[in-house]
Amino acid sequence: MAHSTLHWFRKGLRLQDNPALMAALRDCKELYPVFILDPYLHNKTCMGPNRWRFLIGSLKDLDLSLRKLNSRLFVVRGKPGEMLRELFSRWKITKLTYEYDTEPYSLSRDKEVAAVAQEHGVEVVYKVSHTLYDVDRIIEQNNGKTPLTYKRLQELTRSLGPPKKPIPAPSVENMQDVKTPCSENHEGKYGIPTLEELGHNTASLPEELFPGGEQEALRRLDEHMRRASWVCSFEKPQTSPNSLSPSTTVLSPYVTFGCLSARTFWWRLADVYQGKKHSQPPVSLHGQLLWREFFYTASVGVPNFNRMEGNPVCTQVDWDTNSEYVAAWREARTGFPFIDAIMTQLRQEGWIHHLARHAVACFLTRGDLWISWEEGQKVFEYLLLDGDWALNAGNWQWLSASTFFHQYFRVYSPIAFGKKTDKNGDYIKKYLPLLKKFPAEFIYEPWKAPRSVQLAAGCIVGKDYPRPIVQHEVVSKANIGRMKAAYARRPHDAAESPSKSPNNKPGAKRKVLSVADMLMKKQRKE
DNA sequence: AGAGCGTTGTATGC
DNA sequence: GCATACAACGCTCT
Repeated sequence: MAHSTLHWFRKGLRLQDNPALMAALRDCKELYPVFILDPYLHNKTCMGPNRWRFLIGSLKDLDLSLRKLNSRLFVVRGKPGEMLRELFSRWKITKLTYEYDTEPYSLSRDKEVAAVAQEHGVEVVYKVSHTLYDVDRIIEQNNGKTPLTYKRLQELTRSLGPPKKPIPAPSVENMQDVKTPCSENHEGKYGIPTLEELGHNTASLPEELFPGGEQEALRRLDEHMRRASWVCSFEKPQTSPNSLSPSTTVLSPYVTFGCLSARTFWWRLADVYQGKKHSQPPVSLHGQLLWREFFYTASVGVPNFNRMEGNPVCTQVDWDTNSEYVAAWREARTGFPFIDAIMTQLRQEGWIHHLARHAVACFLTRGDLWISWEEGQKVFEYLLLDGDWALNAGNWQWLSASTFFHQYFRVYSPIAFGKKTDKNGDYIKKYLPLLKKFPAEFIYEPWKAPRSVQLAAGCIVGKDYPRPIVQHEVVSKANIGRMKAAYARRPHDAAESPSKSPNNKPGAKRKVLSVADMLMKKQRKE
């Protein structure tokens, strides 16, 4: 039977390595490629102008590629459940295809849509292609438990074998018997959105450094994969957080939106590695993709992964509430030039280096301001082009030493850390031109400059540029103490030692469930 | 129980 | 540039 198929793009905004799209083309006479602007996801609160612009670019590119196949993209505005119900009837859809998405909201949304599909007799086909592996399989492989260390994840993925090879984009031949009815007068109705549509002011928008879309992603991938020796010697901790142009690939936004398949990235790297000596996980580029897999897996296995409360693996910390601190951090006016420069780059460009994220995240949370990582998470989600639900939540937990990482006494200095890779403070001068006349000696701590130096630099601290919001040496010490106390309050493993346990059979190995294990078991059942 | 390890700390000494 | 002290965490394996 020939289907009328609706392929629903959500993430996975690409034609290459898109198994659900290929499944859509099978036994298909009419194809409707659809993207839904979901007010829950695509709204002014979660999605800053830069990210919105990236999405628009990606949709334009997708539409262009589909048109080359005599098809097009239909952009639909509204709640997915309601909109699909309408479209199933209007277009007499018999099959729905999409890429599997593990985010809690997506899972509940897709469950609702599956019910609507069933009502309309629409067959549903979905494929895993956003991650290297089916992360549910990784958890299964670990006896149903979430791997909480990278080492463990590495062992599990090793035992699963290499990720699947990517599949090619559909060709004109694949589309031979497939038609997308474009004649209807729906050019306007289903058009690509504009920035104005979401109410963003386009006049104030900075230059677009990282345009969205699969074509740009593949171009960028090619550009970096040509640098074979750079790829082979890549070690993440050795790359600079404050170089004037990115020291890493900036492929993350493309992977986030699925313009680039993680598996395509993985196998292109494997090609470059082939026969050469190369760096290894966790620091290698393959290692970076495995970090992504690590946090995706944790986000699926850990309930309430984007929150502290109700999150069984997250240390419960008595974070302060201080909206002025949050605002100063977000708006790049902490008085620490390194921190403020990073936050300025983030606001302008939508991307900052991973170690720069470490510096500002540590500063906001356990290092200096003692603000909940959830506050930082919100700001990053809004500003980052590569804002990804799982990675954002996972990394904020890491940096705040709430989960995964526990050496809370290792605190980044907002003064010393940046100096390692940028002694002159050129990065600071680029993003905070106000400070560009300060001599290198004072660029990381302008409040220490004598008044004469400040006058000569044309920038008075406390008037033109803020005084430091906190005394780092003082608060960081105190915060280590608060962290120590928070750790001391952590619930311990099932109180009694095995030998004292009443139902312990001597000699038999009894599994000691941690409180976290038990909480997770309980919550997964629901 | 204890050792070894953990992608990416800082300050100080040589 | 490299080693070391700092004061010290949880997880994993033995």
